[in-house]
Amino acid sequence: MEKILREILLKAVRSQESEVKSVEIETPREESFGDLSSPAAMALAKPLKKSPMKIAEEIISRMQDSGFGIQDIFEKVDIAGPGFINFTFKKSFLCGELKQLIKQKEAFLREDVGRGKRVQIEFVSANPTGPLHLGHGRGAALGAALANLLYEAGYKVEREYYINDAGRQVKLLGMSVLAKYKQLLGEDYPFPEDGYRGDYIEGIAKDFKEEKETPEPDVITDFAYQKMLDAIKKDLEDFGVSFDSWQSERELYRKGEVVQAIDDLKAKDYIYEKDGALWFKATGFGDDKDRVIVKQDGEYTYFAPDIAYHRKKVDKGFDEIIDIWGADHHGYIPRMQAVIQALGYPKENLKVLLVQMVTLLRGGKPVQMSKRAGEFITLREVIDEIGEDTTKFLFLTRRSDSHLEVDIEVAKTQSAENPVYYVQYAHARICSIFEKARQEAIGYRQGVKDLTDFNGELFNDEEMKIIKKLLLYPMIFKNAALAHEPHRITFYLQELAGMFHPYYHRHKVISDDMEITKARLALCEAIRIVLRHGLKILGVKAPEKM
RNA sequence: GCGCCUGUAGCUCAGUUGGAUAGAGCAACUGCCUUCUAAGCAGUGGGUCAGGGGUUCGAAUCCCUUCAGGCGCGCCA
Repeated sequence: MEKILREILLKAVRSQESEVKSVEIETPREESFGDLSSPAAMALAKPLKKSPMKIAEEIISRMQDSGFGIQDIFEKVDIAGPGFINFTFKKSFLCGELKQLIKQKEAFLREDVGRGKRVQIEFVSANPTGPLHLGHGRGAALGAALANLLYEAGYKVEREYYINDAGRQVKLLGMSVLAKYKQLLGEDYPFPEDGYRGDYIEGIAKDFKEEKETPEPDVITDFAYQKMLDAIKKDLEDFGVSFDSWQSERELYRKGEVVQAIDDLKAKDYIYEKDGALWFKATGFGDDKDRVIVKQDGEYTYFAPDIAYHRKKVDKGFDEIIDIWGADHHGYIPRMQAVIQALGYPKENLKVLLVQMVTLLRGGKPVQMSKRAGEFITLREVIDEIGEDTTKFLFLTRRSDSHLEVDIEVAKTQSAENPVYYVQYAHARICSIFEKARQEAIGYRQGVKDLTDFNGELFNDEEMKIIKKLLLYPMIFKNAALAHEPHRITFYLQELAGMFHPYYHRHKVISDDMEITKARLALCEAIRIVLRHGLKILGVKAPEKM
């Protein structure tokens, strides 16, 4: 319903002020103000040098002549407060929309804002040197939900995981496992100073021993990181998060892409030598300082393969590249965007979404997260304790750039009261209504044709409110996609469930009155369609029974 | 010192990109299962939107400033 209003309003406004690009539409705080509302007249007051009230009147009168047949759409259009235009829709129009929703299902809910644009989302990308911890889980939940959201919004989405399998950290993992392995054989072998000390190191060392590989550093390093990567993949799989592409850092080296990328920048004169090192002129693109690519000792910095990696992303022809990083890497953004620009693209092509820190508590006490010290709360531990759906919901009921505090003990005790069940329960309840309807052989079961066959005049006020809420979903969905904010869907679903449960409690859907039953079944079906779609985006199951 | 993020109910967080009288969940208390699922429903209480100044028709939202917390500022990854 927002879509049609937007068309009508935009046309009316443009006929008055042709340069207007868009109009704002919002849901009024106060129900009595109408179903949707626009502050457009107030926004235009200044440029047009007229009073908002006058502009609002003109907009309304232009709407009458717009040829949209607005008398069939709106019950009421009025001006209120400092110049809001408030719109109240006709019941018959809303019921028509409801029928469309039921008929078209998800197609009715989506809006194609992506128009086939290709977007790559890179997320998690944790070093394969230890199990995923809860912070990675947050990135995983966000990345997966964002990918679903953009996919539903008409983008072609690729999900990628970047594997840091070439650097010092992986070697350190290998050395740690090697030391453990030697110790298992009873040898007195020194553990690397900064080595990884988690229990999993010993597990890998034991596996290595059993599989009787030759204990050479390279062999053991590869063995260890492969094991670790497998474990990460398993964690992600159990979290219900999947990837389309796994980009290995080593492969970038092996295929010579690192050298190529640097040569590229050299050719464009963005590389220079100083103090025996090779530098990238990041300051030319707004970064604070220039950045070293090759160190004095001839080794590449971490930045070098990252340049190659992002060049590769750009070369793949994505219209938009999204990196999801932990907020502790925020200082890295200007330098990466400098690279994008040096390669000849606008820096907007790379969007970095920062996921803020997850502070972990156990019974009120902060848990120091350190992979090397081996103390941290793993994603797996949390999934095992409270379930993947609850864990995802935990992350997706927050904006990604807000700091998040998770007390693992509290999370466990509260998981039974988690809002995720509230939403899922609404879905399950509707399913059992339909199950009962099926058992009582109510005629809806022939399918869609029958479900849209209802008399909308039978809906009471409470039902109309729910219908309006349902018809708002496409707007919420669209805005969530544009803002890259899946959490908006989460909150909407809670609100919708919060309307359904009381309704369910007050009214029997299936009754002796066949006409009312048909109308209510239609309403339930529509709610179910929306709940399913929203939950699908969040990556949360929509169970039929609970 | 510089930069980024955050500060909203006891706790955890939303707040439609500047809109109308500030919103949920949890926690607390009181009721409700012979019904399509009580993982539910009905009700009660709870606020200096960190403080101060500014911008304008209008600010939790934008700007300045102070305070508090977190995170960065390597030829580490």
